[in-house]
Amino acid sequence: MKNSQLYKGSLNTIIMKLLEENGRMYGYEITQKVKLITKGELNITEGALYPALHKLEADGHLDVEVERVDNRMRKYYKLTETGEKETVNRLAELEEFIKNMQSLVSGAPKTDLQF
Amino acid sequence: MKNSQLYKGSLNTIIMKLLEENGRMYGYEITQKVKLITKGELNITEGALYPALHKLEADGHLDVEVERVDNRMRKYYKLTETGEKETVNRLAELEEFIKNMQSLVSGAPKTDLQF
DNA sequence: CAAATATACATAAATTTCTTATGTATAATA
DNA sequence: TATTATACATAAGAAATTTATGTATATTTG
Repeated sequence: MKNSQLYKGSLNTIIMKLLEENGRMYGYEITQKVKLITKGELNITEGALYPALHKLEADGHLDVEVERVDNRMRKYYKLTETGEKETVNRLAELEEFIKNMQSLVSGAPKTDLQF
Repeated sequence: MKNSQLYKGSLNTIIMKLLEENGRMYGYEITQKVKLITKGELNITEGALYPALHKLEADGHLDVEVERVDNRMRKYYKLTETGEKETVNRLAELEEFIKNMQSLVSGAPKTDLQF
């Protein structure tokens, strides 16, 4: 993807969440969806997306179905059962991450262990 | 740092924000502060921190002052003027990033260009 | 209708960022 | 006195991404 490096490390979570939400999607569709949702701010590059999809598949998190639409190839991906469980974990991690980042930038260090 | 890869790419922003807030800090202090704020969830490793500080300094975002406290060396870092401006940008990017990630995971794609 | 853009996949080289593993040194604690 | 805490540093390797290509078909535009 292309933008501030903050997005580094979030690609897999994004892919899995979109698949969880939409049932099945193909690569190009994912890039367009993300562009829409982020109003053009996040553009997933092919060089990042396809290897990520292949790895998620290799790890058993995704299943693939190849189809030909309008004489063009599409590879539809959907979450496996394992992938669904993993998605739940990743989304929980994302929530924690966001909370922590908000704590860090809101200058709210308090609420510490006090004896 | 050590955790879900979501934190990848956020180290510089964290460092700069903490320096903006605290005036000046030394490396070890930063690791402890982050640990406290995130309640132990985010542990910045030395192998990530020190190279990051050196790079920020090389890029003109940080100034260093070496001091000896209790017979131990400390390298205090503070933002340069350039660094302060850059920090504003990075924090804005972080806010956008968080918003975008929330849009992505909250399943709220709507509000698109409609003609 | 030719050229450019959009759709749709893929991979390889280089870069960036971080982890893991060390290393040095002093102070405090068990 | 051995371990843990404080405080710095760097180097090798891994992982994720960027950048640059490549192939192929469909659609739009000048």
